[in-house]
Amino acid sequence: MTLLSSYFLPTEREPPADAEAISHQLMVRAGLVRQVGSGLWSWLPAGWRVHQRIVQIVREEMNAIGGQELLMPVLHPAEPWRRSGRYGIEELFKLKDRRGAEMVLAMTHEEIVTGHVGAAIQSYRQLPLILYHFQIKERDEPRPRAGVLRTREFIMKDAYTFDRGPEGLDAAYEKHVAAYDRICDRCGLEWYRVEADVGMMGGLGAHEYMAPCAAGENEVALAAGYAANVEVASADPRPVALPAGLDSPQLIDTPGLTTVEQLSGALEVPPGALLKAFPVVLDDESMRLVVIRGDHRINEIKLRSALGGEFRTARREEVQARLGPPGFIGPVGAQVPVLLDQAVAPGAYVTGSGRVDAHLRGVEPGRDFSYETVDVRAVMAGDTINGSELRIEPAIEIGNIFKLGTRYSEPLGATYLDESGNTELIWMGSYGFGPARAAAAAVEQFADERGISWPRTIAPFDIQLVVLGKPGSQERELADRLYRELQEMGLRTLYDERDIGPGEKFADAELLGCPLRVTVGPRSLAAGEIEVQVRRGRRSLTGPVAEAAGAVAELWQGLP
RNA sequence: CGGGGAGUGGCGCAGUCUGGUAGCGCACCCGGCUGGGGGCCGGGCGGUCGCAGGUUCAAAUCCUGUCUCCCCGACCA
Repeated sequence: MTLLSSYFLPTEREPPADAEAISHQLMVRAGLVRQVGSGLWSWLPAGWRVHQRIVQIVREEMNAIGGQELLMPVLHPAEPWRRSGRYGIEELFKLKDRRGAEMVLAMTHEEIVTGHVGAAIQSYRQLPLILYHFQIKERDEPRPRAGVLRTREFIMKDAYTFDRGPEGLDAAYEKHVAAYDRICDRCGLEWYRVEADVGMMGGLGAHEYMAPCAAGENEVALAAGYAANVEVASADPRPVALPAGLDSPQLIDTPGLTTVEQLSGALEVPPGALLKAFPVVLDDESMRLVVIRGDHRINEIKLRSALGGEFRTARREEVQARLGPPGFIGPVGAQVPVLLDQAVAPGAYVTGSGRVDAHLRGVEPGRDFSYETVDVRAVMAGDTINGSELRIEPAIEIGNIFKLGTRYSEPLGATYLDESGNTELIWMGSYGFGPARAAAAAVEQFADERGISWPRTIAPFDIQLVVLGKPGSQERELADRLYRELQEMGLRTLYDERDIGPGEKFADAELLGCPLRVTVGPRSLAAGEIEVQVRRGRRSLTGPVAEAAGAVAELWQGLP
């Protein structure tokens, strides 16, 4: 029995003052979640139903590809984390037990699951394996935000695959691609599978599942047949009209002009006809000069992978000592290796000269300086890929899949014996999915000015049955009967039989966002009809009372 | 970590500058009316003003310290 009069669904007329994101506002207002602390949230009954429905979809699809569900603890000894080299991560919560033993609160479970598999697996005959669980993750986020979108504690489905080698890993990865595609579809979300950064730990390949929405913290670059996180995206630049070439670079006076805007204005050339030079210093203190088009920006993640490691921007005195006055440096005559972005087409450019208050024009890469080509610029809207224009959208990362290779099996010693009796490392993959983020993404994507509009597959209830009429009235009698019939047909029904005004009931129903609202009131009763509102689009329908339950069930089946 | 803002009843807020013992709307409780879009009338309950210390005859208000939360950025393997 789910009677709204006794259901813990504390709705609010106004959003919390500090809520910005739509999903944050609506999930609180609709009574789905409540905040406990920064980045810490309780799921109230209706919200938890949504979460559980998403979990069940994920579980079914994981089982369908041969996944085996288990459960590992949140609290770990520090030791395996030291062995894997992850103990130093700042986001990792660390604590001590009463005996002073160092412990961690897990942010994922590679160390533990690899330990179990390494201990239990001896032979190639025991591989491959897919293990997964739903478990709380703890992360000491520098900045939790936007309600349930970025929290310090959250439930994640994390799966781990164990294979004999790279081919096995590829196959396991492909299974997860298929499973994740189905999960996102079944959750009723708009989503993209995008190429992703493999991150600091290296890795052999990664994709992220992104749900586009305004509150998203990530940006995805999209074109026909292309989808990538902007962190790794690559595209053809908009061409730029370059001035005619010169026989050799010509020095020009540019007193006090140090920015692209100033130069471009003063010289009457487009910003893209300039080259910007960024001096960076690598871990070994050696310097590189990164050169990109004047209208472009550096993508630090792409630059990091191009450099093959960490870097920092050069300090003023380093620039002064090795390249010339800051604001006027350029690649011509530079005494450090030049990395030229691939978006710089052949032609004559304006660059720094290495002298105060002067630039060079007519500079041609190759002729006037030598370089190594790199791809380090941030893509921008209007770039193209195979002629198709690129657009950039904000999105929430709801899942990620990652080829780990031997990143964990090696330090943790997870090996097996192959057919020839040789000891080999197990090849692993890891695959995360966040039900809370999927729920928030659904709220973001389908909400309207009245509230939430859940996809049918993850709504807290299928039907919100609203009765308008006092206890004991005919309307009540009919609604009571309809409630039983809907339940008998397997429809999850929330029955609003509270003794309050119709406006409040309708407002609450539209706020909570179940796919269908069925109304029984004196008006419809007199006409021998019941009234149904489809939440998505707020379309209203009526039908005869007699076959109401069956008709509603059929209507529900056809909803998104 | 840098910048900005906020803690006053369940929620949203005023009061703080200029010190005088806390108020509004909604919600909640009781009674009545109403009954298809958060309705109306009457009567009520509820707050050590984040916490600690200080100044003062007197502190939500002034001073010091501290905790918490939010937003932007950095960060988020």
